[in-house]
Formats: sequence, C-alpha cells, structure tokens
Amino acid sequence: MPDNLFPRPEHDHGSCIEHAIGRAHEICAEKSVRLTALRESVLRVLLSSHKALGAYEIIERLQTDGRRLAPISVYRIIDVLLSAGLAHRLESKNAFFACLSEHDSANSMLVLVCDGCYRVAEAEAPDAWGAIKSVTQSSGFAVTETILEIQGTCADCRKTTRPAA
Amino acid sequence: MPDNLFPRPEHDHGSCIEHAIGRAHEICAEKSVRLTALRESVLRVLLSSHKALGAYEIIERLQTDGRRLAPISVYRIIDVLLSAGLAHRLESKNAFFACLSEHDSANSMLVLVCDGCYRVAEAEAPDAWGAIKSVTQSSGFAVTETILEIQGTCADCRKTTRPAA
DNA sequence: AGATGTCTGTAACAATATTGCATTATTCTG
DNA sequence: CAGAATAATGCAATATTGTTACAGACATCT
Repeated sequence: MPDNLFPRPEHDHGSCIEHAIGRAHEICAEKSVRLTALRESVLRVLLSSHKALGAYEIIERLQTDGRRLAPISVYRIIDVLLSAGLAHRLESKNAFFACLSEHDSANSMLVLVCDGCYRVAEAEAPDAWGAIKSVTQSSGFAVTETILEIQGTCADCRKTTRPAA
Repeated sequence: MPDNLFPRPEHDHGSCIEHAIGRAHEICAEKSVRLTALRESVLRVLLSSHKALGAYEIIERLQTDGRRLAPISVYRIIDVLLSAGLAHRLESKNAFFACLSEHDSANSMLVLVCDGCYRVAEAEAPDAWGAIKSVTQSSGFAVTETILEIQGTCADCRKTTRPAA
C-alpha cells in the first residue's frame, strides 16, 4: 500500500524544497538545460506550495519589490520546466505543479488533485496504463500522450475536516 | 477487439445526428431537463462535427443570419448539456464534444482525441478504472472525478495519410 | 573583442470564461 | 385565464488565460 501519496503536513518543507532544487540542477545539467536564476525562482514558487498554480498566480507570488514578471516570461519559463520534466501541466485546471517524483517520461503516472487543500500528488499506475494500452491498441489508435488526472479528497483532508494545507 | 472506435468516414452522418437528437430528447424528458430550440441547436453543432469545439467556435458555427450568440449564453447552454450528460468537456483542449455513447456516468469511460482529424471518441475502459481505483483506495484518496484523455492518431488517419475528417 | 545563440523585457493583443442585471418565455397555482 | 413564480435568454462589461512581434541583455565560444 502506497499509503498517503501527499506530503505529510508536518514534513520538513524547507529541506524538501532544497532537495528538489538540487535534483533540478542535476537534471538540467544532464539535459543541457540552463536553470537560470529566474527559472529557479519560478520552480521554487511551484515547489513552495505542493499545489498547482496558474501562470498569473505564479506571477503574483513571484513579485518581490514592485517588479512583476510579464505573462509571456512566465509561460516561456514554464515551457522550459515542462520540457525538462521539472513541472507538469494540470490540464483540468490550466495550472502547473512541480514534479517531486523520480519518473522519466510521464508514462505510467497519474495525478491526484485534492479539492480540499488543492494539493497535487503523482502516483505510479502501471496497471492503469496497461489497461489503457490494450484499449487503444485494439482500436488501432497510436497514442502520443495520456492525461490521467483524478480529483477528490486526500487522506489528510478526509481526516481533519479542515484542509491539510 | 473494439476495432476502430471513431465513426467511419463514410457513415450516414445525417441519420447519426438525428438519432442522437432523438436520444437527447428522451434523456432530457427522463431528467426533466428542457431541451429548448437553442440548446438543441448547440447540441447539433457539436454533433455535426464529431470534434471537440471551443465555446467561441460553437458561436461562429451557430450564427445564422447576422445574430451572434453571446459567450455567456453558450457557456450556460454547455453547462446544461454537460450536466445532462449530452456532452462532455475535453479538459486538455478547453473544448466540448457531444456524447454518442450510452454510458450513464462518465465512470469507466476514456476519451480518445485524434491529432490528425481532431475527432473525439469515447471508449469503455473498466480495467483502467479498476486499476486507478486500487491506487486511490490504497492511498486513502476519495475520488470525485476522473479525467482520462488520450491524444494520438486514429486508425483512419494512420491509414490515409490525410486526416479522416 | 566580436560573432552567435539563448534568455529576458516590453507592449499589444487574442482567446477563453465570468459577473451582474434586464428581459422574455414557460410553468404553476388559484 | 390572470397573476405569480421560475426558468431561459439577452446584453454589456470585465476578468482570466495565453500568444505574437520585436528589441535589448547576457552568456558562450572562438
């Protein structure tokens, strides 16, 4: 049993972020992608919440002094993060979240979205992907991308009445 | 083998639409939903294409004389069609398509989207849903909605080089 | 340093979706 | 059938999400 797939509310969030940033630098080095200061700061915004954030929400959380990043800049940076696999798009919400799992392609993964705390979690689901594959193959459909997003209530939110984050 | 899940290019599209409209009236009667002239015409637009159409695309295709439906009107009508189960939302494209299957809830269904011809098809995928359920249950996640959309190339488009519709 | 390519900034704009309120139809009740 | 209540549609404005085109800044490599 994978148990709760969402981060524990009491987890050490600071080190969780730093660890992810470290991994991100490694991954970018491997892939020859430049994780610039700006890109890292966008990734940090995503990592800070365990939620999926809209592009404009990222802009708001990013603005330090009075400076506001232009939409196009955020979208460009998001594109980079997406194609490096450091973040994913939540199609059902037009939003983006940082990837914490160690998967390569999105193959065999599924996304859980909690309606209570808005947090997002990824999980392995090879059986589901196998079943999908058998449907598509028997109908002659050549798959290029699979979107598997599940909305509901996470274990923490079900326990505590109040949202977990 | 379900074979090709998309409508044959040569199918009798006129009667296919009329049959679906007939079913829609039955369903609305059952559910005490009023399928007004305007709502039916929006449904017809969706049925006419076997594709997922954006709200503004519906507006364009709908305008007869010079009159253009306001966005809000289309969105309201779409909401009605969605909640009656006569149409579904394609989350990955912010678009909507008419439902041709006979399923009750969206449970156990999956959506195929062809990148070539832009057509949409639904398929039964009970095994995939079973596998998903086992992941969510073991992690204590209470599912309210599952989004399962698959992009790729349909059998017709793979055969013909040129898109099937 | 100079050439090249990548990254970021600025401004305008396109596409998608919603809010609030007014008006018209339809249904319900007496 | 009149009048009230409810549902459907119209209208205007605006919010949210995403893109295009072009210019300037920064890094990297000879």
